[in-house]
Amino acid sequence: MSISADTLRGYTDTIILTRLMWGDSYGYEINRQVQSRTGGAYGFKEATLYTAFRRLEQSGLITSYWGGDGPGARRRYYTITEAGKKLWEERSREWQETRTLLDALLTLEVEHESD
Amino acid sequence: MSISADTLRGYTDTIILTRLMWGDSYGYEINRQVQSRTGGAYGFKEATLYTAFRRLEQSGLITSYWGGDGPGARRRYYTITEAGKKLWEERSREWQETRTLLDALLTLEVEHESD
DNA sequence: TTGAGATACTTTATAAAAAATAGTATATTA
DNA sequence: TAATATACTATTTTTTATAAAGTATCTCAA
Repeated sequence: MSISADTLRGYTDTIILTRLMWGDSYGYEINRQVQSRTGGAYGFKEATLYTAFRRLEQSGLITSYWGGDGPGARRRYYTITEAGKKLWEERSREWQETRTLLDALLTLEVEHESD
Repeated sequence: MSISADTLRGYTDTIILTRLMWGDSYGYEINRQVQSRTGGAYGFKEATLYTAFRRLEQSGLITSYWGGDGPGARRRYYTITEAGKKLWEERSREWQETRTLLDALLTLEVEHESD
């Protein structure tokens, strides 16, 4: 993992919600998708992932059920709730804004507007 | 402040270092610059700002001195060190990478490459 | 058949960053 | 002279992420 988690801090929940916007999934799979989407540059630590699930479930943003008879051990699947979808929309918009702000705050270029 | 600090979490130090890449400055001024650069959308909480200064100074990334006889109370000025400049370069590069990753992780669009 | 490795989740304790809260102190200005 | 802006400090709490250690299942090669 070439990216330190500190730079993604605060986005764990939103990343998980994004995956669940695609449909139900479980921890291990979500993490594989994250790794695949980042070309292996990022993946969650297990504790990070599963504590995030609990946080999200306690907040009513996701629900869960045991299921799936694929290979390996038993899986806990997660479903995003309506509240979760709403929060995802919000966070998604916020990310766009944050990106613009950080671009402005982390650059050495001079502003064109008057200071 | 229309942006929640959680979305900028982890960037406090880099934002401060960016300001100090321009030259010595002090807390209150840096915060005013941040507010001005973000069109008022973001500003540090005092405690966040000053604990960041201590953290940065203890890590040898900045140094400080009392000075300045402008209006208001006495000011503690900060200077970025060589180590600080080096870290800024690194963090700056990392932000570019993180931005790309988060764009990939927070979108609902399908990948064009094979999964 | 056995043992290594991948899959899959849990629990407990710790660390770090940010914020809440409260306080000290100076300069300006109405 | 009281309010407001400027400017910094210290203490405590909350949240997020992680380290570390553990449980359990399935596959596959030797």
